[in-house]
Amino acid sequence: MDTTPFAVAANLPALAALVADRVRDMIVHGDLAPGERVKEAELAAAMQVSRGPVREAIALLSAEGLIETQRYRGARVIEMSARDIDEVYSLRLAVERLAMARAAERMTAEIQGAMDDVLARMRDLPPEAAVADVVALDLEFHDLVYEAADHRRLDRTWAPIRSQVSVFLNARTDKDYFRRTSWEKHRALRDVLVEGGPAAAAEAVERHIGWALHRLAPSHVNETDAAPAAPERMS
Amino acid sequence: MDTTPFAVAANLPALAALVADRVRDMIVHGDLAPGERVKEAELAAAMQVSRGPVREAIALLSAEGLIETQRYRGARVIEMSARDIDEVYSLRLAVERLAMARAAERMTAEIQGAMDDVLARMRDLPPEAAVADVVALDLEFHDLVYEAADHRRLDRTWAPIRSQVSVFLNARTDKDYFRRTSWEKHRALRDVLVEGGPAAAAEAVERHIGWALHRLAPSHVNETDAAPAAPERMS
DNA sequence: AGATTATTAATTGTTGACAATCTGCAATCA
DNA sequence: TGATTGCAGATTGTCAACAATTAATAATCT
Repeated sequence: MDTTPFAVAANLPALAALVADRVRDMIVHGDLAPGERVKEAELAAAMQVSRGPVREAIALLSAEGLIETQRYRGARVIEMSARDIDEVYSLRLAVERLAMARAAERMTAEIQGAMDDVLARMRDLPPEAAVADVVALDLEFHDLVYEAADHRRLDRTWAPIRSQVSVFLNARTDKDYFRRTSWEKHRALRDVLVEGGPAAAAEAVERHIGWALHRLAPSHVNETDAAPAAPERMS
Repeated sequence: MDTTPFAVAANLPALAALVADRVRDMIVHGDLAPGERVKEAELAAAMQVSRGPVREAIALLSAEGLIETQRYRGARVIEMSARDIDEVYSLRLAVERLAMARAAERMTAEIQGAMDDVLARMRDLPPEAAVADVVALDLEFHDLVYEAADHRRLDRTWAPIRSQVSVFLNARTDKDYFRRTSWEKHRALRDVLVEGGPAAAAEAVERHIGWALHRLAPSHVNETDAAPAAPERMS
């Protein structure tokens, strides 16, 4: 779970991308606590690099929504309220509907094989597996959906959602239920992609994200002050 | 149409934000042609600023999808193919469905008044109005939808879509039909937001974006090699 | 004492110089 | 002649020093 290779920092200069990946890992794995300040000089010293690349890395992570910056006041790791969870998941639902619909129209044997591989690894996860392993497989599956969708702007929209979802999932640790059910939940997605059409796929993702959200915040998501109602409903 | 104040470069350092805004305007208004190289030193000299802020501005515009960068090869203004148009509009549809659904649940008198103001200005646009003016009002209306939606991550998702749509609209110049019809099209959106529910609003945006897309690329959007089918269909 | 205004330390914003890499052209060799 | 290699110019990547701003503390005044 250490060298998780989810480097979404492509097309940045080399050092900035490296710094961004390491800091992202630190945030996702909780080594940097929510609210904690992220100082340029500190990071630069820790990673044996000057402040230039560190600044670019911070800008990227800020665009990814993992840290917040204020002029002359530095950056700090984001703190996720119930409202933030609602925002991330409502946006994810809207975006992943499109991803699933397109993926259903563009499935290839290669993607299907990769999905089956991920599903097999989910099923065979030993009970003592760490949360990070379960999360990694979960995200790996959804990455394949976006890959199948073949939509560059959709990928770039997915990146920040993915990072923030990653933070949630690694923080909450109701891992037992999660581990046992995620295999069958994701297999249902694979099936609808292979056998169903775009409309069925869009409807399936609605159920899936709803399940994921409920799993995450079973109690207090619907009692938020700022985000009361279900974000989107139709059928 | 010169000092169009659509500065989406918040929370960047001061100089970087200024440079980003100016370069964005140059791209949107066609002063920087698609495919044209964007050199750091050149911009820095033109704007009497060092390369540091220019680099940050370029990074932002790259995240916004207006320019593409390659390591050690610099940046160039993006060229929009039919596939790109399809990507932008399919993504916009997915995102704006959420925006409209939420806006329908959260309309305030203030937002409604602002919308009516924009609509009045659309209706009263003189025939000799420039394309940029029509486009500015169009975007101003949709900005209000996102404001009503009250969803920070949705705003950040809208920013790059908005920029790229802006490029399209200012380039294509079938302005007469556009100018005459945009008022009533947007008034229909306002009406459904005020009178309808989230489901009706989501359905209305589907029609609206479909209309916008057809207006933009009446012929060749559906004959693309890489993006053949309608991205999402349900009802 | 309480509030208001200097002062200072810490941190970010900006700059110009230097290093690494790419592109195009010319010289060389089969 | 044609391809390959080496060189020069241009451009981006990185760095360390300097300037601007903020936040916290101490000093001052009423």
